[in-house]
Amino acid sequence: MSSKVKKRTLINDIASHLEVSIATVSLVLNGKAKQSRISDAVAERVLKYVEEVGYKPNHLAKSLRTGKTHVIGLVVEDISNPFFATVAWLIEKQAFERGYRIIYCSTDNDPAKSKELISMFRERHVDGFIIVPSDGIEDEVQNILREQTPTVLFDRFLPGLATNYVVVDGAQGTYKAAQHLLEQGFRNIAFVTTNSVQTQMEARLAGYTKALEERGLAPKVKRVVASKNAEPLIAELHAFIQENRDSCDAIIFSTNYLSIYGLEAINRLQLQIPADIAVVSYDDHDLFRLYTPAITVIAQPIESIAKNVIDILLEQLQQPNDHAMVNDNRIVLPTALVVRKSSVKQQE
Amino acid sequence: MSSKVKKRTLINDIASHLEVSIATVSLVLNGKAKQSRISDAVAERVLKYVEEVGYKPNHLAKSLRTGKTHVIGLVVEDISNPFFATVAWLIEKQAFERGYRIIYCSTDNDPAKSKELISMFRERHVDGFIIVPSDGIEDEVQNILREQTPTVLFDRFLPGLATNYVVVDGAQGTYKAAQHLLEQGFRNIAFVTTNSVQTQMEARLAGYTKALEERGLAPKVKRVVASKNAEPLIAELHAFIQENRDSCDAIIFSTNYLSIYGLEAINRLQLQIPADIAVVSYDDHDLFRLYTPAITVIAQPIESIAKNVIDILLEQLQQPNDHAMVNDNRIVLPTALVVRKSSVKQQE
DNA sequence: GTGAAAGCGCTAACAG
DNA sequence: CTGTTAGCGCTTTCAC
Repeated sequence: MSSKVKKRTLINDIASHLEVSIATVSLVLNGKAKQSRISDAVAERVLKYVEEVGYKPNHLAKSLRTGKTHVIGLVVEDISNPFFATVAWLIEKQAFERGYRIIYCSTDNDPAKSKELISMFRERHVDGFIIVPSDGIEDEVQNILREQTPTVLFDRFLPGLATNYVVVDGAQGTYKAAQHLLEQGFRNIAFVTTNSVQTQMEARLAGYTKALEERGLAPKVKRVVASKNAEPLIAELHAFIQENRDSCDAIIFSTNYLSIYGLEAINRLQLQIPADIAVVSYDDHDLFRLYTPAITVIAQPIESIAKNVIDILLEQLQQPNDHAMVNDNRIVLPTALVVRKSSVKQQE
Repeated sequence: MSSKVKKRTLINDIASHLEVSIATVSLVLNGKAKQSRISDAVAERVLKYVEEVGYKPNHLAKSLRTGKTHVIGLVVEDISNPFFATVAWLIEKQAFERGYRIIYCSTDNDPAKSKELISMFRERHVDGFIIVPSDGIEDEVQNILREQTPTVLFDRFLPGLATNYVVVDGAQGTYKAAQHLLEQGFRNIAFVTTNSVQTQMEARLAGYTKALEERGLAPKVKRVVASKNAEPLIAELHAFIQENRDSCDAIIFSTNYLSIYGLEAINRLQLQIPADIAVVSYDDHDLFRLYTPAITVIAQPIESIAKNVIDILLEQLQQPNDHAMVNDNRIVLPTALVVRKSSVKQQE
């Protein structure tokens, strides 16, 4: 036989050393000493010895038995995007403190990958889901819900599905941004967005359109194909900006990565910001603070998003099993316009 | 009783439906049909039915039984740093294809947090470790090794500990960078680094020092306290650059985040790069490509690091249990100097 | 070739 | 108040 080197302490070892039953140990460890009327003396001895030998229950066995893993699956669009990375980090911190672990994965906004990840998380028996839904995963989310697994969506929601969600009022964000540019005297404001019809993107577009139409100005919208492939996107934006050089004095980008590609394109065209063209980005980024000139952004309330998401989820997680789940937490948070130099008209 | 809604298919269900024993099903599913001389006909029926009902074995039960979780613990310094994020992503992709899952956590280079995370991963029964070691965790790593858990360190190693590791030849990187600056005609090259004495930081410093001393020039080293708190660091660098304004015409930063803070400081001092001061950063970053001017960097071979790490780990993971582990894979990879405008002397 | 059965380590009735 | 015991779902030996 192989020489077993590992010698983890088991609940058995504890019980026999202390000459009590393993049930007693288990009960004490799970805080059920009182309700099982175990003497304080015994409880204390158990706790002390457990501490002494550094006994840790085997999570696998525990989960197999209880059906609870204390793990939450976090499905985001792209964990390398600072927005999602920060939200994920905040959620993880909060969850950790309350005894939950997070496992995350990125979908790259691909429905197939989203489905695969959700299914993987289900296999792993996560206790709850936090999802940034891509299009076309209504059925999967529906399934999770039917299984009574607590779930919260964020950043966007799935219209027609009764779920909890936490989103941001993107329309109000782009509306304020457009108004700000108008006040600064820019008149030909373009809006660069993706071809996505997801709720959050449509809202951002709507806010922009509304602001322009209120002033009787015609919106100019450029939609690009969402992709992580930088060069073609930069080229496309380069072409767009070049073509509209004379008919466009400001651009609002609907996501931080579009802005970054846009800045690269503007750079290559050797245009000056904001003299030749003003820029506002939806969503903040380190780069925008550091860029010369600093870029005006529509900032999302990251802390608040994370806090709301985890609060809703944990509340449902703590619900007793037979309690019917209600998924009617719909939170909409405001954005903040952070004005920097890229959108402020210079004195001539 | 609570109304059990969930109805996962179990191996039992498969067996009874097919009127074979659960052992047969298990054997077939684990590819041991042949060696258990199960008829092809039966094997096929099993596989077909399993496919049909979409049966997935319960990982928890499987792991509890086999002692293998097929999960790898990845402990990095800071997952929000693009270098670590990219390596992690590549590792995850590779591991996934070979049936392993990754769980990651950041240590922020804090020994206490590192220890906690390693212990958490052990509790979770990870099959292997990939660690970016902070100082002072020699004992924990020693423990993992003693338990025969496959482990690979990267980015740096723990001197005096016989472990597998994958690192980069940082000394050669900074040496080449310094030489490049000297060739460009810069003579007063400073080196900004942290107060860390970890192997990778010491190597980077050594390469710089060597290049200068070979030319009979005196090194000028600024050490700052490593921290994620931006403002004090920026202020410290601001002060340093200001003080040495006349005695320093180039700076090499030893990490990407130091460079970012440095750029912010240079910005605030309204110095021109490279006219007033040339800049080279160790480690690349999106920001450095996009910055005006683009920043010269010492680039690390990210793909190669990830590939080596995962290859070494998976090889050990596939080793039969009774096979004594040897931890003598020591890989040192070269860096590449990517020259951009920030370090090229302009025509006067 | 196949099936029965013994656990992996833990929890939680239930019976004393 | 404490101990016995029956599983959670799966793998794997060993007897048929």
